[in-house]
Amino acid sequence: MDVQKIRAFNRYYARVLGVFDKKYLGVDFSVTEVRIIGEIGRNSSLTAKELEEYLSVDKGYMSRMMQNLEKKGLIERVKSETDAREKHLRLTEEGRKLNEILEEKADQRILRQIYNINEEEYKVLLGAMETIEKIMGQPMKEE
Amino acid sequence: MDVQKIRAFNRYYARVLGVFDKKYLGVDFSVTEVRIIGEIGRNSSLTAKELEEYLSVDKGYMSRMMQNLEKKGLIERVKSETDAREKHLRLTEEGRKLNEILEEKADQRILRQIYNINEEEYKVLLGAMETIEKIMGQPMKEE
DNA sequence: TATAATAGTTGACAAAAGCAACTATAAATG
DNA sequence: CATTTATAGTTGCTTTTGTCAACTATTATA
Repeated sequence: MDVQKIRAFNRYYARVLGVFDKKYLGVDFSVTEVRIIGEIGRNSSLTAKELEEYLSVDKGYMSRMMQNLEKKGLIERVKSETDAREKHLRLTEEGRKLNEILEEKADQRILRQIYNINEEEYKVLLGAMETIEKIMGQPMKEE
Repeated sequence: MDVQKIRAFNRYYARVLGVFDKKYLGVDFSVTEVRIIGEIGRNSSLTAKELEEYLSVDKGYMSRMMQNLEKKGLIERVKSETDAREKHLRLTEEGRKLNEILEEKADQRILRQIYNINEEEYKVLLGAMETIEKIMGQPMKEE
């Protein structure tokens, strides 16, 4: 099976995402922080551990980012009742507001990327995305 | 037009690529260096400027990476005949060898990701990728 | 109960990236 | 053609991001 075309697509999409990534316009949060905020916003009661694995980030680094986001008043960490080692993460009110703004920006960005496609193409595009996710399956764990 | 599904796919594919990215197994080059080597391998006579734009990398940083790769004997930079400001980049023999190894690793990685799909699914997957690229078009330039 | 595993923290450090000022060439403009 | 402006690349300096290993507290396992 020849993977060259998949490789080419990966390069292409890395660029698409790369452009989305850089310049989270006027917001002084790193790409990873933004992803973290997004994930917590989407799934309250995540733990740092889960985020580490999900985003493949070192746990030391993750720990510090958590402290940072907490200090900035964007998230809070509540010790789990069932396991005192872990802390559940959730957005504060301020965090939620920020998250909404970020979401809005991300949406706008995509709309600009696809501003000239029509309804039909849009449907086809979504279909293609679903197809890829279904066939490729879960991202592999490292090694 | 609701972009939530596109956003979800972007998150998904970011993870797919993220995993592919990290751990360029046993090779002591950064993700960006690997991308650079790949691009030069694919397109001889690129200039640093073009690479900067293509990969959205700071030119100072790019300059240093070039020096590094040159020092490691992987690329050479030849002053353009038509414009003495720019230098064309190409892989040395050693660079080509490295590139082959990296390509091979990347291929293997993908094969492992899709090891259990059949010919039919494979075709559908490629079709979906082409579709996305065709409909989404070129990655936007920043701002 | 003793041993091992797990979630998270911390310190020390290294790698990656960004910014601004600079050099040299080339292009544009009067 | 002389002067201004733009461009490719370099360099010094700084910040951000990420890694690694050792550590604490808690939970699971033998």
